[in-house]
Amino acid sequence: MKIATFNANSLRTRLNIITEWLRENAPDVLCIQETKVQDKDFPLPQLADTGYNVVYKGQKSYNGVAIMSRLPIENIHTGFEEEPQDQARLITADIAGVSIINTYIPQGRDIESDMYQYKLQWLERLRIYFKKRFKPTEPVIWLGDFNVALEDKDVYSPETLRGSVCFNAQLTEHFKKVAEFGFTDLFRLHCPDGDNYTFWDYRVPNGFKRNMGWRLDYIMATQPLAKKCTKCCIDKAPRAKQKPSDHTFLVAEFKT
DNA sequence: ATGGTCGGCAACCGA
Repeated sequence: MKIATFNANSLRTRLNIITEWLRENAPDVLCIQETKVQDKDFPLPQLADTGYNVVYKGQKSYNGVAIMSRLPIENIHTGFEEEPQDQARLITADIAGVSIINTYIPQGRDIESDMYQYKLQWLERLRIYFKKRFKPTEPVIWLGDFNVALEDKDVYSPETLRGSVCFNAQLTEHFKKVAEFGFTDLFRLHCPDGDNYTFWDYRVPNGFKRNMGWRLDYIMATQPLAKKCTKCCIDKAPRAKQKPSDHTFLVAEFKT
Protein backbone atom coordinates (compact mmCIF):
# COMPACT_ATOMS: atom_id res chain seq x y z
CA MET A 1 0.00 0.00 0.00
CA LYS A 2 1.22 3.45 -0.93
CA ILE A 3 -0.27 6.59 0.61
CA ALA A 4 0.59 10.24 0.05
CA THR A 5 -0.27 13.73 1.27
CA PHE A 6 -0.19 17.07 -0.53
CA ASN A 7 -1.14 20.61 0.42
CA ALA A 8 -2.47 21.95 -2.88
CA ASN A 9 -2.95 25.62 -2.00
CA SER A 10 -5.89 25.58 -4.44
CA LEU A 11 -6.87 22.22 -5.90
CA ARG A 12 -8.15 23.77 -9.13
CA THR A 13 -4.83 25.53 -9.77
CA ARG A 14 -2.85 22.29 -9.12
CA LEU A 15 -5.04 19.92 -11.12
CA ASN A 16 -2.31 19.20 -13.67
CA ILE A 17 0.34 18.65 -11.02
CA ILE A 18 -1.98 16.29 -9.14
CA THR A 19 -3.20 14.23 -12.09
CA GLU A 20 0.31 13.92 -13.52
CA TRP A 21 1.70 12.92 -10.14
CA LEU A 22 -1.00 10.27 -9.74
CA ARG A 23 -0.20 8.84 -13.18
CA GLU A 24 3.53 8.68 -12.47
CA ASN A 25 3.39 7.46 -8.89
CA ALA A 26 0.17 5.45 -8.72
CA PRO A 27 -0.43 5.71 -4.98
CA ASP A 28 -3.39 3.87 -3.51
CA VAL A 29 -4.42 6.97 -1.59
CA LEU A 30 -3.71 10.69 -1.93
CA CYS A 31 -4.87 13.07 0.81
CA ILE A 32 -5.10 16.75 -0.10
CA GLN A 33 -5.35 19.88 2.05
CA GLU A 34 -6.17 23.51 1.25
CA THR A 35 -8.35 22.63 -1.71
CA LYS A 36 -9.85 26.15 -1.44
CA VAL A 37 -13.04 25.12 -3.18
CA GLN A 38 -16.60 24.75 -1.97
CA ASP A 39 -18.26 21.39 -2.60
CA LYS A 40 -20.58 22.62 -5.36
CA ASP A 41 -17.54 23.76 -7.40
CA PHE A 42 -15.33 20.72 -6.71
CA PRO A 43 -13.64 19.71 -10.01
CA LEU A 44 -14.98 16.13 -10.11
CA PRO A 45 -15.19 15.99 -13.94
CA GLN A 46 -11.51 16.94 -14.27
CA LEU A 47 -10.55 14.18 -11.83
CA ALA A 48 -12.89 11.53 -13.23
CA ASP A 49 -10.47 10.03 -15.75
CA THR A 50 -7.79 9.49 -13.10
CA GLY A 51 -9.75 6.41 -12.07
CA TYR A 52 -9.62 7.46 -8.42
CA ASN A 53 -12.59 7.71 -6.10
CA VAL A 54 -12.75 11.03 -4.33
CA VAL A 55 -14.42 12.43 -1.23
CA TYR A 56 -14.10 16.01 -0.09
CA LYS A 57 -15.27 18.80 2.16
CA GLY A 58 -14.51 22.38 1.41
CA GLN A 59 -15.55 25.97 1.87
CA LYS A 60 -15.23 29.13 -0.14
CA SER A 61 -11.67 30.57 -0.42
CA TYR A 62 -10.08 28.85 2.58
CA ASN A 63 -9.21 25.41 3.92
CA GLY A 64 -10.80 22.31 2.37
CA VAL A 65 -9.71 18.65 2.45
CA ALA A 66 -10.08 15.70 0.10
CA ILE A 67 -9.19 12.02 -0.17
CA MET A 68 -8.52 10.27 -3.47
CA SER A 69 -8.32 6.47 -3.54
CA ARG A 70 -8.01 3.66 -6.07
CA LEU A 71 -9.79 1.41 -3.58
CA PRO A 72 -13.32 1.91 -2.25
CA ILE A 73 -13.73 4.67 0.34
CA GLU A 74 -15.99 3.80 3.24
CA ASN A 75 -17.24 5.31 6.49
CA ILE A 76 -16.59 8.95 5.59
CA HIS A 77 -16.74 11.60 8.31
CA THR A 78 -15.90 15.30 8.28
CA GLY A 79 -15.09 17.53 11.23
CA PHE A 80 -14.95 16.64 14.89
CA GLU A 81 -17.92 14.90 16.37
CA GLU A 82 -20.46 17.53 17.42
CA GLU A 83 -18.21 20.24 15.98
CA PRO A 84 -19.46 20.88 12.44
CA GLN A 85 -17.55 24.16 12.04
CA ASP A 86 -14.29 22.28 11.51
CA GLN A 87 -15.52 20.19 8.60
CA ALA A 88 -13.20 21.72 6.01
CA ARG A 89 -10.14 20.81 8.10
CA LEU A 90 -10.72 17.14 8.94
CA ILE A 91 -11.93 14.25 6.80
CA THR A 92 -11.71 10.60 7.74
CA ALA A 93 -12.43 7.39 5.87
CA ASP A 94 -11.74 3.67 5.93
CA ILE A 95 -9.78 2.32 2.97
CA ALA A 96 -8.69 -1.31 2.69
CA GLY A 97 -9.27 -1.79 6.41
CA VAL A 98 -7.16 1.23 7.38
CA SER A 99 -8.66 4.26 9.12
CA ILE A 100 -7.34 7.41 7.51
CA ILE A 101 -7.56 10.84 9.14
CA ASN A 102 -6.61 13.73 6.85
CA THR A 103 -6.13 17.01 8.73
CA TYR A 104 -5.35 20.59 7.84
CA ILE A 105 -4.37 21.92 11.26
CA PRO A 106 -4.90 25.66 11.79
CA GLN A 107 -1.78 27.68 11.02
CA GLY A 108 -2.26 30.06 13.95
CA ARG A 109 -1.47 33.38 12.23
CA ASP A 110 0.46 34.98 15.12
CA ILE A 111 1.58 33.77 18.53
CA GLU A 112 -0.39 36.60 20.18
CA SER A 113 -3.58 36.04 18.20
CA ASP A 114 -6.78 34.18 19.00
CA MET A 115 -6.05 32.00 15.99
CA TYR A 116 -3.03 30.57 17.79
CA GLN A 117 -5.19 29.71 20.81
CA TYR A 118 -7.65 28.13 18.39
CA LYS A 119 -4.77 26.06 16.98
CA LEU A 120 -3.81 24.77 20.45
CA GLN A 121 -7.47 23.98 21.22
CA TRP A 122 -7.80 22.25 17.86
CA LEU A 123 -4.94 19.90 18.77
CA GLU A 124 -6.55 19.17 22.14
CA ARG A 125 -9.86 18.38 20.45
CA LEU A 126 -8.03 16.13 18.01
CA ARG A 127 -6.43 14.28 20.93
CA ILE A 128 -9.87 13.59 22.44
CA TYR A 129 -11.25 12.66 19.03
CA PHE A 130 -8.60 9.95 18.52
CA LYS A 131 -9.19 8.59 22.00
CA LYS A 132 -12.93 8.38 21.41
CA ARG A 133 -12.98 6.94 17.91
CA PHE A 134 -9.91 4.72 17.54
CA LYS A 135 -7.62 2.29 19.31
CA PRO A 136 -3.82 2.35 19.00
CA THR A 137 -3.90 -1.38 18.28
CA GLU A 138 -5.93 -0.70 15.12
CA PRO A 139 -4.38 0.28 11.77
CA VAL A 140 -4.74 4.06 11.77
CA ILE A 141 -3.02 6.67 9.62
CA TRP A 142 -3.10 10.35 10.56
CA LEU A 143 -1.62 12.61 7.93
CA GLY A 144 -1.73 16.02 6.36
CA ASP A 145 -0.51 19.56 6.81
CA PHE A 146 0.05 19.84 10.56
CA ASN A 147 1.57 23.35 10.64
CA VAL A 148 3.94 22.04 13.31
CA ALA A 149 7.73 21.78 13.14
CA LEU A 150 8.86 19.63 16.05
CA GLU A 151 12.64 19.81 16.31
CA ASP A 152 15.44 22.19 15.35
CA LYS A 153 16.24 20.04 12.34
CA ASP A 154 12.67 20.49 11.08
CA VAL A 155 13.25 24.16 10.19
CA TYR A 156 15.91 25.93 8.14
CA SER A 157 16.89 28.38 10.87
CA PRO A 158 15.86 27.28 14.39
CA GLU A 159 17.47 30.29 16.07
CA THR A 160 15.51 32.77 13.95
CA LEU A 161 12.25 30.86 13.79
CA ARG A 162 11.98 29.63 17.38
CA GLY A 163 8.90 31.05 19.07
CA SER A 164 6.98 31.39 15.84
CA VAL A 165 3.49 30.10 15.37
CA CYS A 166 4.54 26.77 13.81
CA PHE A 167 7.72 26.24 15.85
CA ASN A 168 7.71 26.65 19.61
CA ALA A 169 7.93 24.49 22.74
CA GLN A 170 4.29 24.93 23.75
CA LEU A 171 3.07 23.79 20.36
CA THR A 172 5.42 20.81 20.39
CA GLU A 173 3.98 19.78 23.78
CA HIS A 174 0.43 19.97 22.45
CA PHE A 175 1.40 17.97 19.39
CA LYS A 176 3.16 15.31 21.43
CA LYS A 177 0.04 14.81 23.55
CA VAL A 178 -1.89 14.01 20.38
CA ALA A 179 0.81 11.68 19.10
CA GLU A 180 0.92 9.88 22.47
CA PHE A 181 -2.24 8.11 21.35
CA GLY A 182 0.22 5.74 19.69
CA PHE A 183 1.44 7.40 16.51
CA THR A 184 4.87 7.09 14.92
CA ASP A 185 6.23 9.81 12.63
CA LEU A 186 6.99 7.69 9.57
CA PHE A 187 9.39 10.11 7.92
CA ARG A 188 11.52 10.26 11.07
CA LEU A 189 11.30 6.49 11.42
CA HIS A 190 13.24 6.17 8.18
CA CYS A 191 15.33 9.33 8.06
CA PRO A 192 17.03 11.12 10.98
CA ASP A 193 18.58 13.86 8.84
CA GLY A 194 17.78 17.56 8.88
CA ASP A 195 17.42 19.70 5.76
CA ASN A 196 14.44 17.57 4.75
CA TYR A 197 11.48 19.88 4.35
CA THR A 198 7.96 19.72 2.97
CA PHE A 199 7.15 23.46 2.87
CA TRP A 200 8.89 26.57 1.59
CA ASP A 201 7.30 29.95 2.28
CA TYR A 202 6.69 31.87 -0.94
CA ARG A 203 7.71 35.05 0.85
CA VAL A 204 11.29 33.88 1.44
CA PRO A 205 13.14 34.93 -1.71
CA ASN A 206 14.29 31.81 -3.58
CA GLY A 207 13.33 29.81 -0.50
CA PHE A 208 12.95 26.56 -2.40
CA LYS A 209 16.20 26.93 -4.34
CA ARG A 210 18.08 27.72 -1.16
CA ASN A 211 16.19 24.98 0.71
CA MET A 212 14.95 27.38 3.36
CA GLY A 213 12.03 25.24 4.38
CA TRP A 214 10.04 23.64 7.12
CA ARG A 215 8.86 20.09 7.78
CA LEU A 216 5.17 20.75 8.40
CA ASP A 217 3.56 17.78 6.65
CA TYR A 218 3.43 14.36 8.27
CA ILE A 219 2.32 10.79 7.86
CA MET A 220 1.74 9.22 11.27
CA ALA A 221 0.81 5.59 11.85
CA THR A 222 -0.15 3.35 14.73
CA GLN A 223 2.17 0.44 15.57
CA PRO A 224 0.51 -2.27 13.43
CA LEU A 225 1.14 -0.09 10.36
CA ALA A 226 4.41 1.55 11.43
CA LYS A 227 6.06 -1.86 11.60
CA LYS A 228 4.93 -2.56 8.04
CA CYS A 229 6.22 0.75 6.70
CA THR A 230 9.05 0.12 4.26
CA LYS A 231 9.64 3.65 3.06
CA CYS A 232 8.66 7.27 3.71
CA CYS A 233 10.04 10.06 1.57
CA ILE A 234 9.51 13.58 0.30
CA ASP A 235 8.99 13.90 -3.45
CA LYS A 236 10.25 17.36 -4.39
CA ALA A 237 10.04 16.90 -8.15
CA PRO A 238 6.56 18.37 -8.71
CA ARG A 239 7.51 21.38 -6.54
CA ALA A 240 10.27 22.29 -8.98
CA LYS A 241 7.91 22.45 -11.95
CA GLN A 242 5.70 25.25 -13.18
CA LYS A 243 3.00 26.62 -10.89
CA PRO A 244 4.33 24.77 -7.87
CA SER A 245 2.49 24.43 -4.60
CA ASP A 246 4.52 25.66 -1.62
CA HIS A 247 4.36 22.09 -0.25
CA THR A 248 5.65 18.77 -1.60
CA PHE A 249 4.19 15.33 -1.87
CA LEU A 250 5.03 13.19 1.16
CA VAL A 251 4.75 9.45 0.50
CA ALA A 252 4.73 6.31 2.65
CA GLU A 253 4.76 2.68 1.54
CA PHE A 254 3.67 -0.39 3.46
CA LYS A 255 4.09 -4.13 3.09
CA THR A 256 0.76 -5.75 2.32
C1' DA B 1 19.14 44.48 -10.23
C1' DT B 2 16.93 50.34 -5.14
C1' DG B 3 12.82 44.90 -6.22
C1' DG B 4 11.53 40.53 -4.06
C1' DT B 5 5.00 35.41 -3.19
C1' DC B 6 0.73 33.13 -4.05
C1' DG B 7 -4.41 32.21 -4.50
C1' DG B 8 -9.08 33.49 -4.08
C1' DC B 9 -11.72 36.80 -5.57
C1' DA B 10 -12.76 41.30 -6.37
C1' DA B 11 -10.85 44.57 -1.44
C1' DC B 12 -8.15 42.57 1.07
C1' DC B 13 -7.32 38.06 3.93
C1' DG B 14 -4.72 33.99 4.90
C1' DA B 15 -0.49 31.38 4.50
